[in-house]
Amino acid sequence: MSRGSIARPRFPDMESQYNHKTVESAAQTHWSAIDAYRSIENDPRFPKGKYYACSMLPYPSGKLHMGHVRNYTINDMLVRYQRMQGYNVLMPMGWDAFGLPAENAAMKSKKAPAAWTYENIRVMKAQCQALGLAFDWSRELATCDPAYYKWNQWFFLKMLENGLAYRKTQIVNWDPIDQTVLANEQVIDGRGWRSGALVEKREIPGYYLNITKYAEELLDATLHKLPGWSERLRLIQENWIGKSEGVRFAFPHDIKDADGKLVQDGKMYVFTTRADTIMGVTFVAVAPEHPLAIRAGQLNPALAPKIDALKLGGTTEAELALKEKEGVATGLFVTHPLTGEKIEVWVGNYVLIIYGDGAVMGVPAHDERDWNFAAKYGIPVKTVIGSEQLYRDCLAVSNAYQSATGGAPLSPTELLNVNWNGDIAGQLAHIARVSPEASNAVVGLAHQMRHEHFSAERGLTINSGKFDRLTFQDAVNAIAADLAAKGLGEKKTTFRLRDWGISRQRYWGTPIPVIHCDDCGVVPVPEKDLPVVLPEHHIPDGSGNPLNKDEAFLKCSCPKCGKPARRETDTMDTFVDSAWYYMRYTSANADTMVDARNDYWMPMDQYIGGIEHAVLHLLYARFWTKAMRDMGLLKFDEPFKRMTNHGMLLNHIFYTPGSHGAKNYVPPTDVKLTHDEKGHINGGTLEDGTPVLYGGIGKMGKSEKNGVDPQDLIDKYGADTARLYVMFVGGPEDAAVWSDTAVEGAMRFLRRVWTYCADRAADIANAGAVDAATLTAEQKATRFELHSALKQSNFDYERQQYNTVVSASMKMLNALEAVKPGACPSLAREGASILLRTLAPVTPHITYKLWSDLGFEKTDGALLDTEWPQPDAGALVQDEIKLVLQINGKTRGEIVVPSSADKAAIEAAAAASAEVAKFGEGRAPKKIIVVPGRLVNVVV
RNA sequence: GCCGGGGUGGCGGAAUUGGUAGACGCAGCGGAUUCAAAAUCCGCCGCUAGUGAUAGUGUGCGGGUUCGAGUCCCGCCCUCGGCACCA
Repeated sequence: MSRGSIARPRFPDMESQYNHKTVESAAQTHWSAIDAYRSIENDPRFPKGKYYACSMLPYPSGKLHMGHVRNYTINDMLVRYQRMQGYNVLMPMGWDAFGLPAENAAMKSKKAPAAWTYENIRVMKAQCQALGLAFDWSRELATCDPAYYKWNQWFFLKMLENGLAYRKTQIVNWDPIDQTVLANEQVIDGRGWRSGALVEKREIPGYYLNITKYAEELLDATLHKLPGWSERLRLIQENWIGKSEGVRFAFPHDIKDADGKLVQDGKMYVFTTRADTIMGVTFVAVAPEHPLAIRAGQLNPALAPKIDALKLGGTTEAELALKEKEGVATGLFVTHPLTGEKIEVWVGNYVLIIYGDGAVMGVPAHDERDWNFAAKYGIPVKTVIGSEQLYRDCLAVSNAYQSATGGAPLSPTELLNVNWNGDIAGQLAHIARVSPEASNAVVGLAHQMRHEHFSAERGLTINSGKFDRLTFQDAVNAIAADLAAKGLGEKKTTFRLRDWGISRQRYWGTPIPVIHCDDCGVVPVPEKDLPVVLPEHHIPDGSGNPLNKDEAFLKCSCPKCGKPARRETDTMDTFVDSAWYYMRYTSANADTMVDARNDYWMPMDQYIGGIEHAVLHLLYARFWTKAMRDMGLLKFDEPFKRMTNHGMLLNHIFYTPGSHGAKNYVPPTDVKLTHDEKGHINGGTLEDGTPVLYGGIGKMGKSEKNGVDPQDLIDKYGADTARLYVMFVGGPEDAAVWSDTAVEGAMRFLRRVWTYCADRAADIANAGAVDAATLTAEQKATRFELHSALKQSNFDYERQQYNTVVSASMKMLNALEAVKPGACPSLAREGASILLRTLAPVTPHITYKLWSDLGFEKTDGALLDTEWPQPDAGALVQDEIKLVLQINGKTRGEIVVPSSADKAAIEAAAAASAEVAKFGEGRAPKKIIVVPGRLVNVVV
């Protein structure tokens, strides 16, 4: 029975062993010769219409990494599947070629960013081709190509024209030693990442795009018009846009500036979403840059350095939430707009000048941040919100107090207004003397209040004079109306979303097409002079933007008056490049930004990329689309109908300890693993026996040295194995951990596919269609397995769950191998025909070769465009079916019934079963539940 | 801190969405083939008890709903992301 004893029928021109190198080069040569992946608008070969699927364009960092392989294989499977379904597919590719890494690389290698970038593109393109990805390379683009960024500039000028782009000063991180602007991530503990210099905040002019004009539309579409986006992604965008409805109102004051004029016309504005708590304001806090803070510094010079000190520290929401709240009292007072009370102005390090009016009202009783601030500085707390229950409890305590003391009742307000910063103990001690019960009740209330006040639940107003006992919305309405009547405020909607600052004081980007003239000011470059070409020979050295020293670039004449002028040296944020590249693919080489072809392909049917782009890129792209729409360049509202966020690839991390707690990372491939008693990895040793420590599982990356080079995989196992592995390792949206041995398993499966086909080549070539009547029981069972797996595979293709598509193929092969060569040629043929087609999108090379070698191409056409297989209804019919038998919900066995059995017959069979006799303990069935085709549950 | 995703064997993961938990694969163990090894093929493989048939138990923890819960509800724990110019 051994394999060697079987006379293997040889087939002409077919190798008996799978050789990935010859198979893959043959397939790729063929596809290239027939230009297999060129997409043409309205191609009559594809009657079902277009299907545009695109991966986010990669940054050309040097080599592909496994994340790319996964991303592009998902994309490739999608379009290959859709093409076999009859759609006219488009899958283009390009390069996000501008950006900071090229400048950093230039500093290290002394190579110009342009040369470095183009070399990387060459290498990565070759790798894409080696992977057999079905890209239409005729539409390739690089964003650093003047033919591309010309349209960034053109559209920027259009935005300037209609007010969508404007110039204002912006606050940036400035490195005084390197003379350069730093990104937030380049600031580490307040110092520049290269120079170590203390980073300053500088105000410099820059260009902004008015994305907030579209905030309402973007939010509305996020919530209602993107059904193909995940809930999670929509939520991230919703939070980012951050709509909040509240009240903007003023605290009047008579604080005057040095010239004797009222500061800000005597009105200090704040915005709040909790207008129901305005009666609880006990202080106000302003940002260190706020006019009142500046004025306080002038009036009391001792305060100025203290106020300046509050400017330090990060400004992101996360940093603000975690940092210690600090402040300085100014000795200045404003007036509460409703009560007329004097309220002291503080300067707080948690108030940002860039948010709203740069000032907040302080309600310590109902805002945890204000609470912490007030507790630290002894600011009074005034409670103005309580739940109905709390209100009733107060009355009960008051009554208890009254009956205990025989004195006057305590009002709920009195009870609730225990001053938490004052002598609570003293107050309680007094109550305790007269009534121990009341004392306990008060302590309990204090705890409960602490909990309730800061919870999201909005209770009733109390202690609020004429606004007492109102629900949240009623209180806001009443208070807003009163403020409006006094001319001091109104309801307002604000967004967290801010306008998009696109100016970068960097070299390697799209030049902003404006000219500075001493007489005319800032003048746009005329359209006919576009593109403003970036000189490509500079090698940045870290001392600021080389364009600032490039006289040839700088020197120009003013387009308005003709006098000598200076060119702008700021370049655009690279998110501008990626905001619309997917539309340039559709209109490759057009002499306009986009042309009619864009109307054919867009909106995109499927976009694929990492979740890390959930906000910036995706929001900018959506904004850009709407801006183009409003300028009449296109007719749709949203660019991406469906969005898939593939998960990260992870790997184990190992290191040897260095001095001062440093970690010397070691590639996992160099480590011989050790395991603890439960079988978990807990460390390992190097070749020479040096012990290494286990650092857990983390994202594949250069710094941890735990990346896997796809090139090694392709060389050793071939592209098909690499593709099969990355699809099999987990669902497209899940994170996946790398495993070397699992790659071997993927290779093993492909060898078995090859061997199966080679051993049955003669059967397959000569067989006709399956005649179900002539099959043996075993062959019928095999065919049932085959078509069941096909059904699963088709289901999973539709829901893009590619890991189980692969396992379905494995199930097919497991079943088909039971039919030995020569035993049933028709079934062998049907099996190969289905298996090769379901595998084609995953492993296109081996399936191409087997499909053509076995002669399917002659009967069914090229695999790329052949018809997608459907399960045969007849093959899925069984004479008898097994049902799970449960007794009282516990699985106890199974019963076999004819597939035609009705509910009564199944109930009877179940009741009569040995299991019911055994586990039912002689009791008669009370109830029998039948789930058709699945199980029967007998309740006794 | 706030918001979100996720916890299933030694490992990656499945369970067509309330119906046999662990499909498929990796690793491991036993066997066949081989002079030997590689490769390949066959079998076993959640945990506990038992030689065994079998029984009990089991999807992060604690409750609940249901004939039936990995799946639904309530309360926790852990973990990974996001929270404005790295792409």
